[in-house]
Amino acid sequence: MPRPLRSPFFARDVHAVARDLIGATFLFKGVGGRIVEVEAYHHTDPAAHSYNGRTPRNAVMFGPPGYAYVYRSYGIHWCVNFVCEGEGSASAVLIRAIEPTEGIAAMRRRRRLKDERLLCAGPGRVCQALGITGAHNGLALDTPPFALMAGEEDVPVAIGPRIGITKAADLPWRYGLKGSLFVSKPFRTQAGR
DNA sequence: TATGAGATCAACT
DNA sequence: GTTGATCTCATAC
Repeated sequence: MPRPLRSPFFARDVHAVARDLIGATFLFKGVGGRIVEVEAYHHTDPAAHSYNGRTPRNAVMFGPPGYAYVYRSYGIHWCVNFVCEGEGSASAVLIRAIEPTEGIAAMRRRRRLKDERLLCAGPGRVCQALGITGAHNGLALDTPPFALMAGEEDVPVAIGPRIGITKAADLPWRYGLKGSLFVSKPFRTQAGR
C-alpha cells in the first residue's frame, strides 16, 4: 500500500525533500500522477520569493511545513509549492512537472490538449491540469483535496540548474526523474553530455 | 528550431 | 513604471 507523506517528511532540508519527492504521487481531487520534476527554493536564495521577507503573497512560506503555497505567475498562471523545513524558515519546493496517471480525461478537458507529455510539463501547466488555484493557497498537503504518496525507493534522480529565473540561475537546484519524457525541459544528463 | 509578443498580477524602484 | 519561479500562438530561419 502507498505510504502517505505527512508533515515530518517536509520538516527536513529543502533539498532532501525535493529529491525525495521525485517519483512520489501527487493528487488533487483524485487527479494527478507521478512527480517527475521539482525545484528547491531556500530562504537564503535570492531567487526565492521569501528572500526579501514576508509579504501577503508569500505568507504561507513562513508558516509550518507540509502546506501548499500557491502564487500567480506572470499575472496569468498558478504555480504550486510545498513548504519545507521548519516554521519560519520559508523554504519551499516548486512542483514543475508530473507524469499523468489519474484523471487524465479531466486534465485533457482543462488543458484542451491531446499530447499527454505536455499536460503537466511546467509549473503553470500542472496547476491548470489539476485545477489548483489561489483558492487552495495555505491548505495542508496530507488532507483532501490534496493527496501525496511516497513512490518507489531509489529512483534515478537527475540534477541541473533551475529554469526561468535570473537570480542565482546557476545553482543546481532542479531535480528530475532521470529519463522521463514528461519533464518541462530535458536534463543535460539525458542528452548524454 | 528559434525567437518574439501578448496576457495581466504582485512586489518593488 | 518595470520585472518576474510562465505559456501559447505567430512568424522567421
